[in-house]
Order: sequence, then C-alpha cells, then structure tokens
Amino acid sequence: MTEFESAKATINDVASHAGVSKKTVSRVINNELNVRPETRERVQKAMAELNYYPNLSARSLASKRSYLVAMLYFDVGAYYLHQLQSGMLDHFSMRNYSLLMQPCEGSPEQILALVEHKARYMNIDGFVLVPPLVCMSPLTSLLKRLGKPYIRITPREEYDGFSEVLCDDEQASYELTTHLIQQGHKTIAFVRGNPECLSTITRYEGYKRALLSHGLPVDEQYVVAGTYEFSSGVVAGKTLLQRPVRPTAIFCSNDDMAAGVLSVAHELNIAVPQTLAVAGYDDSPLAKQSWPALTSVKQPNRRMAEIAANKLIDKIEKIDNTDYPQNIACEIIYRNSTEGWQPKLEAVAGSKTGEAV
Amino acid sequence: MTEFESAKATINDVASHAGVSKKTVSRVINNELNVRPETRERVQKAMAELNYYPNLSARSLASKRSYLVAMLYFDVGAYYLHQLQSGMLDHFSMRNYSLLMQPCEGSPEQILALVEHKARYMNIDGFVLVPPLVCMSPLTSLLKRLGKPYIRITPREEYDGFSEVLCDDEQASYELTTHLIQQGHKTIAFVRGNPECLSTITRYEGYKRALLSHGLPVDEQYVVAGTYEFSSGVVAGKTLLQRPVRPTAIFCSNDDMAAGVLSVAHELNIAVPQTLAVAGYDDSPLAKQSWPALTSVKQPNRRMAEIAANKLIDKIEKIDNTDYPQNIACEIIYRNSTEGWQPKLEAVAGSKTGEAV
DNA sequence: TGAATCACTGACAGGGGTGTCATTCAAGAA
DNA sequence: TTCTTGAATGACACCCCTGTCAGTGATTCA
Repeated sequence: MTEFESAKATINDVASHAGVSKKTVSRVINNELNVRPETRERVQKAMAELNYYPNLSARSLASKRSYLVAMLYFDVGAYYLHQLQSGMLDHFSMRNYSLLMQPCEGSPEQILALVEHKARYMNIDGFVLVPPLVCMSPLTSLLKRLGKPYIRITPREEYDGFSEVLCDDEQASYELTTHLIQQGHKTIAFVRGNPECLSTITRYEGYKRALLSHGLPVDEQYVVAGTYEFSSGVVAGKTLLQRPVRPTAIFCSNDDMAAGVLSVAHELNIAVPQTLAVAGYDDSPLAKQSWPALTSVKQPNRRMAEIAANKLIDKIEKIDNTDYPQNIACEIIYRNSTEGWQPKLEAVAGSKTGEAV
Repeated sequence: MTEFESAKATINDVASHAGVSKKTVSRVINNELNVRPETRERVQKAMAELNYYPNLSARSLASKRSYLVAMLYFDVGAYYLHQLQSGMLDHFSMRNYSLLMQPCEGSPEQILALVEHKARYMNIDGFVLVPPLVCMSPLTSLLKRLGKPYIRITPREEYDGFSEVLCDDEQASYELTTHLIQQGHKTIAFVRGNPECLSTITRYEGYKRALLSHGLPVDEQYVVAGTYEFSSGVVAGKTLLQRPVRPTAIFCSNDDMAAGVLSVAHELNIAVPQTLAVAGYDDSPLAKQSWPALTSVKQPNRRMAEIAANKLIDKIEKIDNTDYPQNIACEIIYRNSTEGWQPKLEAVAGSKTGEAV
C-alpha cells in the first residue's frame, strides 16, 4: 500500500475503489443509517487501503459547519483554565471537534466585536463560556442573535438551565466552614474574591449559611474584600491579623489569596495551624506546595469540562440527551493548614501579637 | 444596512455590488498586488457595506491551506504552557491563523499516530513543538515527511537553526549561580530536572560553568536528580539537608522543586534565607507566592512565543525573514530566598541540624 | 508607427465534500 | 398476483473561494 501513502485519496477514489457512489462513502463517513452492513464494510476497507482522510474544509463548506468550538475566557489563573481546557480537548476531539481558545480582554464592546468577528469569520459551531464571562449577558445575547449554541460553566443556575454546567460551590463552602466550626473556631474570617465572578457570591453564601446554621454571628468586620489574587490575600491577611481580636481561622475563597495570608502569618510569626487555621479554595498545585499545605476545595473541573463539551456538541448536533448530572459536587481536601489548631492559645495570642505589627 | 446583517454575503455579492469580478475581490481579500487603488477601495467599501466575511472553509478548500496551526505539547506545568499559549494566540490571530492545542501523551508510537492523524485530517499548516517534544526526532522526521513546517522552542540549538527559537538557559543558570557564589556560598547544591528535557542539561551546564570559573569544585554529591515536580523537590531537599555537611544554598532547576525544598527547610526548622539560600527557575507565580519569595529566572516566554509564531507563519507562507533574534536572554529576579544569608551560621548549624531529622 | 512590455481584470475550472431527490429492489399487505 | 412501503443507493447540483490563463488597455521602446 506504499504507493497510496503520500498521494491524498479523495472521496472519489474511495468510491471507485469500493465500487459505490461517493454519496455512499459520505454516508459511511458520517455514520448515517440505511447503508447495508456489507456495503459499509466494503467502503471502510477501501478507506483503510487508500489511507483516506476526509477533507475537513470540504466537509465544512458543504455542510455549513466548521467542527470548531471556541472557549471564551478571561484570564483567571493558568491552572484552572488549563484543567478545563485539557478536559475539553479530550472530549471534543473524541467527538471530532476541535477546540479554539479565545481570550477575551478589554471593554465589553471590544469583547463583543471580537467574538462576533471570530464567530463569523471562522464559522465557529459553538461556544463555551467560563467565569467570569458567564454572567456577561450582552455576550449571551450576541451568541443567540448569531444563532450559535453555547454552554456556560458556572457555580449558579441562571436562565434556561440546559445551557449550563453547575458545580455546587455553595455547598462546598458550607462544608469547609462547618469543618472549621467543628474544630472549635468561633471567629472565622472570610476573604472574598473578584466581585465580577459569581463564585464570589456562592462561596460567601456557603460560609454564611454555615455560620448561621451553627449559631455563630456573621460579623462583617471579618469579611474582607479580595480579587482572587495573591497580593489581595496579603492585604486581607494584614487587615485581619491586625484586628484587636484576631480571627482564629481565615477561609479564603481561593488558594492564591490563602497563600498571601500564609505569607503574612509567617511574617508576623503566627504559627499555622497552631495559632491560625487557613483554608483556600480550588485545590491548585499551590495548595500542596505552600507551607503548611492548604486545606482546600477541589472542584470537579475535568468532569465539568467533559459534561460541558458533550452538552455543547449535543446542542450543535441537535441531539436530545438529558442524562447529564444537574449539579456536580466538589470535594474538600484536608491538609495541614487547618489540622492542629489549639483553642487555648486563641485568647492569649490573639490580642497581643496583633499589636506587634 | 440592517438588511444585510444577518444575510451572509458571499464573494459574488461583493463582486456585483462593487462591479468587479469575484477574482478581483479575492485579490483584495488576500492583499495581492496589481489591483488599482480605486478598485481596491471600491471593493473594500462593498465588503464593509455588506458586512462580508470570507468563508474560511471555502478559502481553505480552494487554496489547500487550513490557516490552522497546532502546538504539540506534553504537560509540563500549566503556567509555562499558558504563557506560551497566550503569547502565540496573540500573534497567530494577528496574522489570521488559529491555534489548536494538541496534548501529546502516551508512547512515541501513539504520539506519532496522533500527530499524523491530526495533520492529515485537519490539514494543519504548521506545528509548534515545545519541550520536551522538541528532542523527539521521530516526530520531526514525521513532520518533514508530511511536508509540514514546524518550529521548536528550545534552550539549545540543534539541527538546522531556522526551525528553532532559543533562549539562553545556560547563561541564566550561570549568572544565578554566580550570584550565589558572590554572596559567599561555597557549597551550592543543584537539583536537576526531568531528564527528558534539554533544559535539564543546559541549566546544569550553566551551574557547572559558574562553579568552575570561580574556582569551586563540582561535587556530584551535591547534584541530585529531580523531575521538575514538587514532590521530587521534597525528596531532593531531604537528601541534601541530611548530608553531614549541609549545602548553604540549593539551586533548583525549577520553582516547583524549590518550593519542595522550602517545605523541607521549614519542616526541619532551617531558616531561609539566613541559614539556607534557595533559588528556583521559571519565575512561576509560585516564586512570588512561596514564603520566602523565591529568587528565580524569568524566561522570556511571551517573547519566544511571539517569535515562534511569526517564524512559523513565515515558513508556511514562504517568506524569507532573517530579522529574528538568535538567542533570547533570560532575566534573573532576585527575591528574599537568597538575600540575607549569614556565612557564620554555616559551619555550626550545618552538621548538627542535619542529624536531627 | 508598430511591437513589446506591463499593470490590471475577468472567465472558467476545479478543490472535495454534502443535500436533495429520484430510482431500484425486496418484503409485506391487500 | 398486484400494490404499497421503506430501506438502500446513486445522479447531480451546489457550498464559496482561488489558481490559471487569456484578454484588455496603456505605456515604453526601437
């Protein structure tokens, strides 16, 4: 078969080699019904013998589809994006789609213009939106106007339901906070994330629900703003650890900020976890790599990516499949940063060391 | 112009709207020569008025090019890949190409099969290879056989030269080691990376050259293996810090391993940087986020991505451009982990604390 | 003045598939 | 037996653009 290896066979070659019309070959390629098994086999044999690859451009041109899907994202951390991306890549390619990554920066107008341009120029078949773009309603309107299916990865349900893949951030946050409460903590601070992200709300809600349902007050003094960035964790840490009554635990809504709090604690010689418990969120590599290692919430990113990819393709191909889970649970990973806190130290060390800063 | 917004105009519509043939429109789209300026303008006006987007599939089909480029990679850290990827995305899209990410896992045979499949099925125009795939010679052979241009991002020149974008790892490593020597360190350990990566060699060579050129011995006892993973840094740290004579500085060939060494140091109550200096490589976010923050080498990843993208497109479009820099310098970022080491503590603390483990 | 050259433009033939519709043929119904 | 039905297949137009080559005028050269 060497003679065929370099010569690119076309559907016509396969058709004549198999003794059928090209339309029948096309049917086999596309797994259509109504092809007699022996015919199908003959065609497949011919395709294999000729080392045939269908020409994607020709297919796209004729079928008015590109087999291209784009993930629209805003840079929210390499690790999170990488996980989603690689999960999606696997499942898109399994179903013969390719994934384009499309960073969306700049003003909303710029983003809309960019997306419209890409959508039309490349004739993208569908879009995946990841936080914080999921809550950008002009964007979803645009996609609707363009008639492009999309799917959103988000921690909270909105709109139609079928276009979303949800993970239960609120519940995970509730559980992690409860864990801290059960260890005896009474003053648990919370560091919020980027206000443009829905997760900032859901994570905070879980925290609040846990406090309230265990009879603890939600003291706004111990809830500080953050941006999901390390530096904002440093600022938050300084603020919190200088309060007259220091919190005994700080729950940060992501790992980067938790690492920032850890740095401040080290700087101030506050022992973690003995004097201060610190928890993060995302279970990024950083969580394992900081010292002490951070208790954190592991989101089912790859699983979500898988579901998003398949749901989106179903939409593109107008397949009705409702077998997808509604809401995917997170998992809490317990590590040293919250294990071994000693309640007695709290009152003593609390108010004193704070002043020393 | 609202009536045109949703109706997709084709090249024929533009042609008749502008009163020229479709071939002339094509010339304008492709920026070809020999179109009278006023004709070009008229066509551009027509394209704008009709909100025309050329159909990529049709273009690809007719011109036998896909305007698609793939980056072949092996998962070597989200951050590094993310930087390369986003740098490339920018520059590829600037020149109207799209970038596909193609993870390459499994056996060499599987990788080759995968790449051949993708290359032929999607008719990819060109490939970017990143470490450690750059030194996989069956892969480059395959790409040559398929007639696909490629570019390699690598720390060391091999083969033809034009297909590479180099960064001077060896020199950066030399400089960082020299910095440590100048601070008075005499026993500087080195943690190597994944043996499949060229960078493992170049970084080690820079270290060695610095020691030798400053009259220090290269003691293999202080050169330990690693894999670029955090856990291997922990192992290396334990090994090194238990030596009868402890090194006073540990230079790790990436940040993850340096963070591993830091953890061990904290565990053993060895003060960094006072008793032990630690340096990393890559200037990943982790470098800023560990405690203390790590001195590290910042590779010009985005710049390399830019050059790689443009060189590759030049190859695809057969443009001769030799204006690219040969070898791009790295930058050393000095942080706390190597600032403030106190030579006197060395001898005393060295042999004692080691036993205590 | 005629020939040669050059810049510019258009006609036409594909590129390699898919959609639509017509046709064939065998099995089941009347 | 004849009619109906539906599965299986093929003929053909078409998707939208680019490559090739020929043609048209204008300019330059002898």
